[in-house]
Amino acid sequence: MNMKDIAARAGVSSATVSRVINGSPLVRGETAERIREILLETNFIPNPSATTLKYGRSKTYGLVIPDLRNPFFTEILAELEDLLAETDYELLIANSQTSSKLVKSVRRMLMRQVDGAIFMASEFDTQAIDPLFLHKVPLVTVDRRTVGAGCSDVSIDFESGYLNAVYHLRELGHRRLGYIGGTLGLLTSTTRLEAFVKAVKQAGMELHPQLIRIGDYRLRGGEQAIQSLMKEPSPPTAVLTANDLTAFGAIRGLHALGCSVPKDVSIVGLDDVLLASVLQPPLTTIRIPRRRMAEGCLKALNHTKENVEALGTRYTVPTELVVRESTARIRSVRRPAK
Amino acid sequence: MNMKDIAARAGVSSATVSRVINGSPLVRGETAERIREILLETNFIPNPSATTLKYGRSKTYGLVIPDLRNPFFTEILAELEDLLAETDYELLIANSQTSSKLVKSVRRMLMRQVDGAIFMASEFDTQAIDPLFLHKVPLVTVDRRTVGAGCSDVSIDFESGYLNAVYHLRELGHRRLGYIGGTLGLLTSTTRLEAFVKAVKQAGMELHPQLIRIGDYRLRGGEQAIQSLMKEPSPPTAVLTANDLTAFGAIRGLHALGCSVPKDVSIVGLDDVLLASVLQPPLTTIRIPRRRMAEGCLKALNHTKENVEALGTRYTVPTELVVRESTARIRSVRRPAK
DNA sequence: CTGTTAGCGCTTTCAA
DNA sequence: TTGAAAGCGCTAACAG
Repeated sequence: MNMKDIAARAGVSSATVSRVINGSPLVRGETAERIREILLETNFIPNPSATTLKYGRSKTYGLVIPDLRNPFFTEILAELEDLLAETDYELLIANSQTSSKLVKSVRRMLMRQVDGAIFMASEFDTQAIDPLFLHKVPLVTVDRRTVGAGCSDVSIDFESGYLNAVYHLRELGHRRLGYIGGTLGLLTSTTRLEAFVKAVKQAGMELHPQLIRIGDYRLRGGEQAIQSLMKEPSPPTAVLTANDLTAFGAIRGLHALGCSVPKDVSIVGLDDVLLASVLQPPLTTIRIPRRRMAEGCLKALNHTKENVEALGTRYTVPTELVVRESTARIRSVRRPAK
Repeated sequence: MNMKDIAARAGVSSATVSRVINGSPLVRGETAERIREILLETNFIPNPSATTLKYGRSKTYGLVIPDLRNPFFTEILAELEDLLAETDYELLIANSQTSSKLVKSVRRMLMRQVDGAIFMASEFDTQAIDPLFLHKVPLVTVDRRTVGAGCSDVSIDFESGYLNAVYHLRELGHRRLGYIGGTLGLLTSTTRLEAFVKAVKQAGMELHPQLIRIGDYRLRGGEQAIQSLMKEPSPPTAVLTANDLTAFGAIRGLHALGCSVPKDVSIVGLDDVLLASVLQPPLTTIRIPRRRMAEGCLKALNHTKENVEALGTRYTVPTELVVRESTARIRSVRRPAK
């Protein structure tokens, strides 16, 4: 069943049917009505691959995610799916754990003629996405903190989040703050670390560089980092992390060491993944508003689609401290007798 | 850049280029080699929408998931992405929380000419997927436990998992087992419940119908159900659940009630989601092998694609008890003095 | 072994 | 206000 069939039934040409479907005003109301009825009766399903072939518009956006097993990213995926489902747009999902997978994914996106692409990883070499620039595909990066022609960015304001977290810990009496960061070589890892450092200074606290470790945004990294941190001659009493999975890993590591959270060590996550509130103890974390991120990405894509030569937009989403139970007042320290 | 351009450069016709790309043996080795070189040099990217238009094959599978925020499903999504990335197949993802979303998703799949569809929800009214049958789209359902022409099924063997879990609890001294099931009206909920009941009987234990509650496969349901269970005059000492999220919810609910897991109540999950090992206590749960499920789905789809009229296949994946720390020996009960 | 050609379904320009 | 027709890129049937 195609437009020609519908046209035949309605006694018009397929051009008229196309006009009705696309809401063109150039059709007599009566004719349009008759066609619409037939469309409903026959349950007509248009074939967008014809349009894709003719005009290169696919009504598909690419979505590059660094780790499909990280709930933060799939929660964003869920938001995007939600926002797009109404509009007949589809997502082409690519898990880009490795550089070679990323290269292949870019190719897949070009093949499928995506109308835009969202990059949730800043780790890509510019090289990998170059082909997309070349083919004038509108882009949005997340937290790459730079825009270009046809390339927008949605950044996360880590600073306010970490600052509130540091204030919160200071009030609880903590003075030795540790930090477990993300993979080296990713811009967002540096950004997060710098936001933490800035927050510590702004709160007028002492920065302890020996209490900073590198993680991998996953459980394992957090677990290993915390075990290394706790071996320090004087370990931190509270640890901030680069994301929730790292925090979960740290908590697991602490338990393995026989330490209790938050009695012995306070932990602060970042993301506020759904399960953060379920952990025992429920995780104190810095929330990234996923809905707003998703909306920002789509808005940017829409904006750029109009004019790919134009400079992309820059959009910043705020973060917010969510205090739960993985942070607590510091244990009163035994002072050496005078 | 299209096949004609490549053909021009190679001094051949586009048909020959097409043959080379598709690995036809009907090309002289020398010619093929020359074309392959040009393909590489020019970084040619074929346009599959032409093929889709011509033959209705899209190299896309639909994937219907009931809850994109449930890590179990996104972990399956990750497996599928992994398996498909090599093959230039894409996934069209649909979150089908509501019936109307499901209907729309089926339409989206028909529009995009999917070559097959995987239904991770048994909740659909047959009506909703009827159009897919009509259009002869190969289907795989998960745990619908029935096959038809062009419709395969991948079932999960809950029985062995629950049985092992029940044995495990019996050995720990538990006699009063509770159960928190899934949403009513889903076949898989019934299947899970029946598997639990059968396991209890098979282990020679007493079934306590008043210790059975309905959940919703999500945190909230587990939380509410456990609170209701604990109000029973004699509450369960161990509770099995329909999935991990329910178990997480139950644990959260128990903490809210001031009960400790596993000291006061043992909890058993189902799925073995990535974070199950991170919770405190790490969750004892029945593992569903996600990789095998994903492989089973794709195998079934491939099989049916050859011949849509043929009866679908039936594939069962086993389950496996993973003992962690949310289950423990029952507390010695004070017996009334004689 | 290679080329020619038709046609998939849609949209849009041009003509009426 | 409507219709005719071209053409997007690819593949397979057919002809050579």
